[in-house]
Amino acid sequence: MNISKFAEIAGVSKSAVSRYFNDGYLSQDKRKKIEEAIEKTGYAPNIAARAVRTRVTKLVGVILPKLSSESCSRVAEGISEVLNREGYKILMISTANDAHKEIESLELLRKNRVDGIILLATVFTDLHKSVLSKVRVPVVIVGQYLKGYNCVCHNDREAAYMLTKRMLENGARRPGFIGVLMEDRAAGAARREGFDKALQEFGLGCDPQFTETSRFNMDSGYDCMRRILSRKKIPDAVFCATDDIAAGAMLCCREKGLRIPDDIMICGVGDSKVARILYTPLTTARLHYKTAGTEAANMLLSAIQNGDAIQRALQLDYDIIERESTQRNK
Amino acid sequence: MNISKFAEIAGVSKSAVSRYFNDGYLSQDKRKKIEEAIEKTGYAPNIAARAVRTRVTKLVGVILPKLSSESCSRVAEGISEVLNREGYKILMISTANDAHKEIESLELLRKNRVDGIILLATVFTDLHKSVLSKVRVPVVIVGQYLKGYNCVCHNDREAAYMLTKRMLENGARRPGFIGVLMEDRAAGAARREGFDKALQEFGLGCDPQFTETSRFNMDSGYDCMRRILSRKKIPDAVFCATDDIAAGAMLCCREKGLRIPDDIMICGVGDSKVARILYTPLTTARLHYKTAGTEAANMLLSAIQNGDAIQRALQLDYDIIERESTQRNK
DNA sequence: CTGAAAGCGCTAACAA
DNA sequence: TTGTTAGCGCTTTCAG
Repeated sequence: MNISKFAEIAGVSKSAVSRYFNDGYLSQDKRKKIEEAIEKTGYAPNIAARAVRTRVTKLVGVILPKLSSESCSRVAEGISEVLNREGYKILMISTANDAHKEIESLELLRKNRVDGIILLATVFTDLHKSVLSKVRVPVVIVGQYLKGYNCVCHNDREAAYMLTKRMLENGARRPGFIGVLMEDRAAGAARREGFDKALQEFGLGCDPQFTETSRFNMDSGYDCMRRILSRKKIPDAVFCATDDIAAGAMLCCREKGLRIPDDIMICGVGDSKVARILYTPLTTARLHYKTAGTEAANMLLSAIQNGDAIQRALQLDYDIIERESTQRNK
Repeated sequence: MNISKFAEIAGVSKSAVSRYFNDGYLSQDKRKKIEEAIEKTGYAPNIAARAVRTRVTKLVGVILPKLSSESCSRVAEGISEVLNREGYKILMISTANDAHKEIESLELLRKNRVDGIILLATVFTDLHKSVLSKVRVPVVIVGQYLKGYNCVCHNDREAAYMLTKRMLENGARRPGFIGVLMEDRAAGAARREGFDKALQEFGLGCDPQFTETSRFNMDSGYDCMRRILSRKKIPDAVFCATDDIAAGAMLCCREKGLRIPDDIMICGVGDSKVARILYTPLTTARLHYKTAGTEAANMLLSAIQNGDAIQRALQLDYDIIERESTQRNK
């Protein structure tokens, strides 16, 4: 069933049908005829054909490293809420943290003539930048700052600074750090900077023995903590770059018989579900993931609809959630 | 840039270009010319135009109740892995558990001429069935069984039965139940049936005072448990329909000073991340969400590619993960 | 192996 | 307001 056959059935012209579906001028008479014919045939216009003609796909590409990560899926939820409400569809691509797949996905979205792209990436290589620069549609980057692009990000540095400061104020003197790759400017480098800044203010340094680099999951956090605890000296507080890492670290401490926060304080970042219900409730920084998603979507829509040429970077505030895991009786 | 202009630049015919991108006959000479021109211009064919012509979109619609739920996002991850590998794109729609939006989404997917649909729904109304019956492309339903459709589901009934039985074997005699809507045939009704069957075998009944209906989140689980504990008699074991509900219930017990499992046993379903790291590690049934996703995707692809007319229902096995929360010293 | 030409289903300019 | 008509960018016969 196409528009011609349908028009014939409805007893009107193709143009009338097209106008019906696109808010054009139309008499009540024809409008009724068309509605009846829809009822009878179930006709719905072919969106792909419309896209060819209008060069508008009403499609937005969303690239993210992992669908089944709490932070990513919360961002995605926010994006979806706004975009679907505004009549946009989402082409969702999960890259499994594979930089190569990110590049491929960008290409794929280009072929599909999406109206815009939202990119959640962890690490930007030169290749990323080069491919991005060739993309001709609006782009919004979530979770990272990249000069020259619309960005929505968190205040990673300050959140990490405040959390670390809190642990030091509560009496920690041998701070440790389980971070992620420094190539990840936000979750890696910025959080480390915040951590270091707090240490500096207290005239402390971080013993290399107390530092490990983790991946974004509990098991890896567990392993890192195990390595740290296997050494001669052990820290009395550990900043973990994410809540999942902190959960793994905590699990390990518990197994080794270390009391939290008395023997060792632990904090995370993200205020995920696990933070609240951990064996020892976890001190963390609430980052507004879902809001990041809605803001990114709004930013993209405004760029698509108004052809905004000027790029903007939005930084969302955080909240420190202090729970048991850092509240030592001084 | 379109195929004509590109063909001109490359110095070949439109047909040659089309063949290049569709594995047709082509001399090495032309192939080289085209590759050079791609290098120079960055040309990529317009997928929408191709879709109009071929009536194949290589698009699969995925409808799910909530992106930011661990179980859903794990299913989605599995779906995405298979579909993207096979060159299909995913149109993802999150319906926020709104039945009306589910119906709308089905319509939207039809307009977009997707090649197939994967549907994660919790409750099937008659309207669902009626709209589904009008869909002309292959459909796979995940997490629920619906006669006449391809389904991938879990053995909810037996998992619930085994979990409950375990609690009774461990000495529980006043079993309680925090479930979800019975309209949800899988997570609601089937899990209740399994629970009841175990009780029956032990010659026990479930006191109505020990029963509550929750929503799919921690806070609701917390509230349900609070209501149960506010009554005259309280249970000595509670089956919770999901891990999140169990986490909330446990939080409540902890606040009331009830010891788990000594005063009250608790179990959940899903083997989510929280189960492992809860204050008292949670006994639960592992349901293979990601596998459900990959299997559903494979089933859909086979239906799309082979035009399989015969529908099939795949039931995935479960594993009981017994942790502290039900291991009472008898 | 190749190119010309027809046509996929739709929209939009134009003339009525 | 309306219908006619010319494409949008692509694939696919068909005749060479």
